[in-house]
Amino acid sequence: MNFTTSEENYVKCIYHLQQEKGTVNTNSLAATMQTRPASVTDMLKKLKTKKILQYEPYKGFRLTETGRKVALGIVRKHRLWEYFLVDKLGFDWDKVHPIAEELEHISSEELVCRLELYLGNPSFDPHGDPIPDSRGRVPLLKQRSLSELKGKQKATVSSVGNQTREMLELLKHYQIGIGTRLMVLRHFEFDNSVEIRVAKQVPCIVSDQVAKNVFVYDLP
Amino acid sequence: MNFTTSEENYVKCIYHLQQEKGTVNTNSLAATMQTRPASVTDMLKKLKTKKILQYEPYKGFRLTETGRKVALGIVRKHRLWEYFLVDKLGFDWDKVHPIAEELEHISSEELVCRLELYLGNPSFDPHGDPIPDSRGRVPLLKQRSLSELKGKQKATVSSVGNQTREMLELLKHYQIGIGTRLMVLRHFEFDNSVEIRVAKQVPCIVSDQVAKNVFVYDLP
DNA sequence: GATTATTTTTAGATTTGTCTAAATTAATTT
DNA sequence: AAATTAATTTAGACAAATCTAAAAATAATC
Repeated sequence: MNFTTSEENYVKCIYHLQQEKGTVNTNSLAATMQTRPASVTDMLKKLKTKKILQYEPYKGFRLTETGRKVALGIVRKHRLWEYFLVDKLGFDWDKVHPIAEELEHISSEELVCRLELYLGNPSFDPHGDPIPDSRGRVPLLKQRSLSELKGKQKATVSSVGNQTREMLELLKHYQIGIGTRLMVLRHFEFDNSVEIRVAKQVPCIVSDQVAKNVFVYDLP
Repeated sequence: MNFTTSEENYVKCIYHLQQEKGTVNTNSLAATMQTRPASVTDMLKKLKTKKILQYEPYKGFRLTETGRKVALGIVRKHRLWEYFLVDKLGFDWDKVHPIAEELEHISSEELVCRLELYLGNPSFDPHGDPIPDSRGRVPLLKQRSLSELKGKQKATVSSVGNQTREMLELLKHYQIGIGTRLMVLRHFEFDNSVEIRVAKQVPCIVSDQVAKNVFVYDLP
């Protein structure tokens, strides 16, 4: 089955909203897609005839199992390309999203397959989001935020919660990136800030807000 | 100025026809674009208003200087991506064209720039076609076909004239690729076939038709 | 439970890129 | 030069993806 770029964008967006908010409706989809509810309805009908969406007028909608696989395929391509842009081309990780939005619609299956191999089968993209494999399985890890860790615990950064530009700039300043090894030294109860040692550098202190948004998993 | 994928494809096609045949007309453009003359006329008008084409109804058309630059930008992206697909992802050079047809429309200037650097600023794509630089300059080399070379002359393969699937398969068999060093040993007048030594292997004989389509330049 | 407000859908229009069929212009032959 | 042929353009239509404005269904409130 072939899909247009527009159809793919809708499917991907529905998938993400389902993940994040649990539920999706016409208005919220229109808002995140930067379009009008009427346009959404038109597309919903199209996706229904293509059997990637369960949809009854006024009764709501959700992706079918096929639809979920389509969405995961696009997410997979998006994240592999982001990994490529950062790891191979040296882009800053806060600059790659719009480019990956274009690259994710390149259709060749063999391309994705070879790209994945070339990148060394990464499990997480540069923002720490999991990369679905070719069969649509998403790597799951018990991730905890930095603020949940006890003192002296070592961990590896796996993802970042609030991916705003500012947050990314802050993390760049602390030299914290995906895959970075760090150790929690102590918590300050006064403001819930956390003292950490990043790699083998001088210890530094990050605010509670930052700590809550840095997710880690235990070694390695 | 922004262009749609369709507009870019027309501009690229006009550029190539101008190069190869010297002149372009509505029918030939329709034929190579696999569309109808009427559709071509519609697009010509659009390209005229965007000032990338000189066009007067019934009087013919040609790219403006701006149009030529747009075309070269697309050709540049196409060939850099082909180089990437072969050199980094290990694709066979006769498989990459359709994928590069999609990748060439990815818009980011910085992406092209970084990709070029990452690939080591190549001058020729895997088919031996020259890669325009960021200022739209096309590398020019005195290229001669294998059949023009005298005996004992050494040369490096720079491009392939007739890039059909069959030709590429033949060349794969002889282990001739872009950049391959070879030496001409002798010509057989009977059928104009040419005996060559590829790299340091056992000499082999290629037909006149093949020799005419393999272009080389002198050392290195 | 009736009334208002919100959400969603329909109806009809628009833009882009394409098409067919007919008309027009240019080129070629006789 | 007139007639024929070929190339090109116009006119009008269509599908995809969007829009606005109005109608219909559902949810919330009194």
